[in-house]
Amino acid sequence: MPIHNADIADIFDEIADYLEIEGDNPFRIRAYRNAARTVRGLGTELKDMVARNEDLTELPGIGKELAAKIHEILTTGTARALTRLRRRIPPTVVEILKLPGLGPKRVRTLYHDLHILTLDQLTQAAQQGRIRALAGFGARTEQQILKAARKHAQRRIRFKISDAEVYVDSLIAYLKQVPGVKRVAAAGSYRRCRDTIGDLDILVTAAGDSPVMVCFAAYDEVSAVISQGATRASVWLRCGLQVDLRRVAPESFGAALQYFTGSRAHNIAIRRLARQYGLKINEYGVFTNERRIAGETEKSVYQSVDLDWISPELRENRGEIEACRQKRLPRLIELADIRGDLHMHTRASDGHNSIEEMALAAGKHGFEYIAIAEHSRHLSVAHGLDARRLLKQIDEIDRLNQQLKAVTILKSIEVDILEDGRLDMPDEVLARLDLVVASVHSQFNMARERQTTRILRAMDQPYFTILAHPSGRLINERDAYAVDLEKVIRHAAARGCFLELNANPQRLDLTDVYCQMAKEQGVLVAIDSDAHRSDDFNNLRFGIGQARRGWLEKDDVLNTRPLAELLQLLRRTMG
DNA sequence: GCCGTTTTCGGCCCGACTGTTTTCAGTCG
Repeated sequence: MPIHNADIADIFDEIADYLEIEGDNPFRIRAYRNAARTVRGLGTELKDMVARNEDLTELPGIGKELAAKIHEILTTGTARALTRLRRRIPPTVVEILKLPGLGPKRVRTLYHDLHILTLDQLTQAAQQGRIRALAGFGARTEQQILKAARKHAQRRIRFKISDAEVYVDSLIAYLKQVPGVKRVAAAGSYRRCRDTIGDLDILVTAAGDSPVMVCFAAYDEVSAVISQGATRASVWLRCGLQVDLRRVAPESFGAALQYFTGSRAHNIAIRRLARQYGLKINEYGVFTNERRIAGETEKSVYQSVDLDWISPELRENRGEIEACRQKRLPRLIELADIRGDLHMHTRASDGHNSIEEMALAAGKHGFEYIAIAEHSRHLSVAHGLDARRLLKQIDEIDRLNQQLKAVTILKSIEVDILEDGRLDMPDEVLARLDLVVASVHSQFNMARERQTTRILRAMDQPYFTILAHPSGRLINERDAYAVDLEKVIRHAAARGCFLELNANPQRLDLTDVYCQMAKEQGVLVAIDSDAHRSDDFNNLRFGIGQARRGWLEKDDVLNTRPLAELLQLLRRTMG
């Protein structure tokens, strides 16, 4: 069984969980957590690095010991250290650690004093009132544990960024009209444009007598108040989203925004840097001894450690600090750089508008060109086109291009990649198109090797321009199929074709790390809406967010090119 | 367990809130 980075990271995290319960050295525990984070964020598979004989101790947070453990996991599938720990403490105990409000100390007490091994036993003990008798526990803690256990049973999933946006916008609008409130800003992973949001961090500045904390707790979408103080409050919204509100002084706004935007890894790196300058950075500002020297703006915080302001999307400690130091931060792509959209559907397959309606809507978005890319016959549920219907559509587009002047309609298709890597349309028909978008819509469960080979074969077909939604994931619904995307990207570089970043917020596929890899390999990325109705062009902004997280600049993106240049690039992939 | 122009030992980010405490530990982000 191939071991992926996520598997290794999970093992390190699990070891850290056990060590916490055992009360091990906290810095040793942190070392495992740091390593897990490093491994999870790597763009390259560790097994490939090992195969290439690369030195794993070069990776941040990976020393001799952990490098050896990675080797062990890659060879045996597990770590003896973990097996030993599992023998000492039942794995179900670790599950209890995941409950909010229960940290290692309490879990250990529950385990030792009440012999609680499982969530069920925990719930039972709480119901029987046995927990309140423990030292350091009380009746309220017992109730909270009961609540947390019930909530855990329902298991909340992360919110797609597009879903979170709805709740964020209305909450911010509400907070802005609270008397005395001056500034309101969303921070956290939302501001960093992550594809999904775990919980939401909001910052406010307000006049001294502003009732903002009280009003926040009284917001009518709030289902429960978790905690509430003078400067910090946490609530659950009815939709299941947890929101943390922080109130900060105006002179600390930048420092707080920087702090709560994260990521955690980025902040740790920035603070470590600050220590080298003899400075202390916290959410209130930048301090030398007790004196504040910066913090009103984010820019001032970064300046205090000789850095330029870094875009939130880059703040993942994936090289942005080093790049900033060397004055080679990317000039990130913006929505206005997009000149057209190369993947959309009409009523001919499973879309809701006509070609003309899509073209007119595209004109309103300021696009120079669009490509109509219907499904092919194999995807019968979407009423996919066969050769005859596609040829008819080609004629229709020719006619429309005579009439419409503002937007050029390109002829394309989203052709299915068949099980053996052939495309679901004869070459002589594909040859008549401006570009060919191809994608996998079947056989998601193929083994990784086979799936990868299938896609590489498809890319080698004479007419192949863009690989659409390369991993096939549907956020919160369907995992990505097993595929070696690193290989796919290298193959795209060699073949001279392109990869799509599908901007549909349910897909956001390619993900950030692979966008960055594509850029490094010189593979242009097409940021497309995959619109099924004309409103869907609005989704492009989510794709831009993801592209920015992947360090993409205007020149790294195919559809920022003017039409003439685009056509030249497309022609090279066709025949 | 990692790391190092302060380098092989001794640090490692740090403040707010809660509950159970009478001065603070545990948890969280």
